[in-house]
Amino acid sequence: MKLKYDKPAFLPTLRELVRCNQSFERFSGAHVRMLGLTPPQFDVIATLGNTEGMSCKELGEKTLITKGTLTGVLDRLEQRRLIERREDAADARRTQIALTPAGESLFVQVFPAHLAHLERAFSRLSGAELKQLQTGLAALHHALDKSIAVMNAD
Amino acid sequence: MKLKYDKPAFLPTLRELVRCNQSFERFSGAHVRMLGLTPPQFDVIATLGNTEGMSCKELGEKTLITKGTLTGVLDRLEQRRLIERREDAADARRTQIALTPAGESLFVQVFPAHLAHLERAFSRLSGAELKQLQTGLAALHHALDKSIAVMNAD
DNA sequence: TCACAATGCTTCGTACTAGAACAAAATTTA
DNA sequence: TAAATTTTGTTCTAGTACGAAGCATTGTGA
Repeated sequence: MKLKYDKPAFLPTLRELVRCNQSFERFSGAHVRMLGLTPPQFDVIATLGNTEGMSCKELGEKTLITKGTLTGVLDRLEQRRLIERREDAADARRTQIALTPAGESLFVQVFPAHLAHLERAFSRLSGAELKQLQTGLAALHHALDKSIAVMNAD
Repeated sequence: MKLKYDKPAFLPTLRELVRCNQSFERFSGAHVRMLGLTPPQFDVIATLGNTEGMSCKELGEKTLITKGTLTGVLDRLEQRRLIERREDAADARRTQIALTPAGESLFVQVFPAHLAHLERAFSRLSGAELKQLQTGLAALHHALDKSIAVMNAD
C-alpha cells in the first residue's frame, strides 16, 4: 500500500544535505584517523590550539560536543598527555582545559595537514560556488536554529 | 606562537557546513527520539517502509550505516519486533530485511510526522533558495566523492 | 574440477553519542 | 542572611560508530 502524501519540495535538498555530510564525515574522518586521532579528539585539539586554554563549557560550545561526551573525550586526551585540566582560581566549578606542550606540538603538525587534506576536495569548487553554498547553508542553519528555539519553547 | 599560514578560502563554507549539519542533526534527532526511536532506527524504518524488504548490503548503501554498525541496529529493531530477518533463497550469504506488520504500522505513523517536523524548518527557505542550496550541496558532494576515490586509490 | 578470490553478514574492540541524574559551587531572591 | 535557583563538570545508561577479523557462501579462472 503506497502512502498518499504530496512529495515535499524540500526532500531533494534534504537528501543532498545528508549525502553531502556523509561524504564529508567520511573524507575528513578517514584522514584524521590516519593522523592517529579520532574526529572528536581532533576537534578538541584544533579548538584549543593557539589559545591559553578554555573552560569545558566554552570548549563544548565551540566544538558542539555535548558535555557528557566531552568529559570522556577529555579523559582520553588527558590520558595521552595531550591536554591538562587546571583548576579555575575564580570559580571552583570550572575546569580550564589547555593543550600540553606535546599537545601543542601535535596541533602544529596535524592542523595544517588536515586543512590541506580538506582543501583537496573543496578546491574542486570555484570561489563563487563556495560563496553561494556558504550563503545557502547559513540560511538553512539560521532556519534550523529558529525552529529549534520554537521546539524548545514547547 | 601563532601559526603562520594563509587562511584557506573554503573555511567559512566549511564552518557553515559543519554548523548547519549540527543544527540539522539536533533538530531532526530530538524529534525522532520523541517518536520513540533513535536516528539510525528511524533511518532503517524509513528506508524499509513501503518495500518488500531488502538485503543488508542494500540497506547499508541506502542508509549509509556501515555494516558492522547495521548488524547491531537491526538486532535492536528485531528485538522490538519491528523488522524480521529472512533467508535469501537465491544466495545463502544474504539476509532479507523487512518490516513486520508492526513495523509497517509504525512507519505509517512516524514517517509523515517526521517529514512534517522537518518541513517546519525547511519551509523557512524559499523554493529558489532550496534549489540553489541543493545545487551547491550536490557539487560539493560530488567533489568529496571524487576526493574519496582518489584517497582510496592510494 | 578445484583452488583462489570475492562477497555478505557477524563478531569484536575501542571510541563516541545524547541526555538524565548527581554533586559541588556560585548566583539570585526574599 | 539563608533558602532557592542556576551553573559547571562528572557519572551513568543504552545506543552508535568505524574498521579489522572471522566464517560461510558464491563467483572466477586456470
